[in-house]
Amino acid sequence: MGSKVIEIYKKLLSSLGSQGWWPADLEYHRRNNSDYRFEIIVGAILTQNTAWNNVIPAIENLKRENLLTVQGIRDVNLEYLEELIRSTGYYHQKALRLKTFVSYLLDKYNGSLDELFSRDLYELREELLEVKGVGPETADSVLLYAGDKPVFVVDTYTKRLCQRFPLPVEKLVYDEIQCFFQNNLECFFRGEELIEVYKEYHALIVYLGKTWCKRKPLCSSCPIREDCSYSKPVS
DNA sequence: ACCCAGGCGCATG
DNA sequence: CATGCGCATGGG
Repeated sequence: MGSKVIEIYKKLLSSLGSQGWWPADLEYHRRNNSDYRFEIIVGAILTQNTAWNNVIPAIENLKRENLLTVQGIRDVNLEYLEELIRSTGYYHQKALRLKTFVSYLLDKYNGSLDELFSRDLYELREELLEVKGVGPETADSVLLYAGDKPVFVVDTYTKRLCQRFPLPVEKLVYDEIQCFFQNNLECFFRGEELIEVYKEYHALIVYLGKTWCKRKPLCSSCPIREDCSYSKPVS
């Protein structure tokens, strides 16, 4: 019996196509000899509870000012950084969070992402969660998309998916949902392929969420609307 | 004029 | 341990 998790994945992938996340400007980093993984980390912090459209101009500003590097964020004046990322909202907090993260990276790993990601996965995840401003979704986005680690990312859309379709998760909390998806996917995929599935699945869920599964659902033409139990009352 | 977005930290009961 | 609240801009 193929799990519902796999079925939904296959339907989403075949109807929506590969999303190719994380959206980072690889060409920019090739030209500047900088590290695209750092752009992913910055994006993960800036997009916290914020539409990606608001993040795009902020990333563009940082690129234009040549500040999309560990040293760049370390050295930039805080008030100026706030100004550059203003469009993402919560810009006081987020500017501090960027500063805090690079301080952590510099203090503990000499600013090297290679050193950071060479750590044991579960120790590293716990350590990232200690950094102020990095919660479970941000930590897992960094691990999966910047570090190529086998970690499933959960967000509000993923929770909504579990509620509406519905999926038999224990409780509707982060770790339970993550565990549920990982357990159901590890049986079918291994190694690099599993990592690619984690990357693609999360991106597909976000697309699904943005397009159909909003607070006010728009079920027409949703590729998995037949599985949706939205109209049924959820206990 | 609302509502919402790819969360998180901290304060309460 | 579970909720509630503040943080803030930009698009629908």
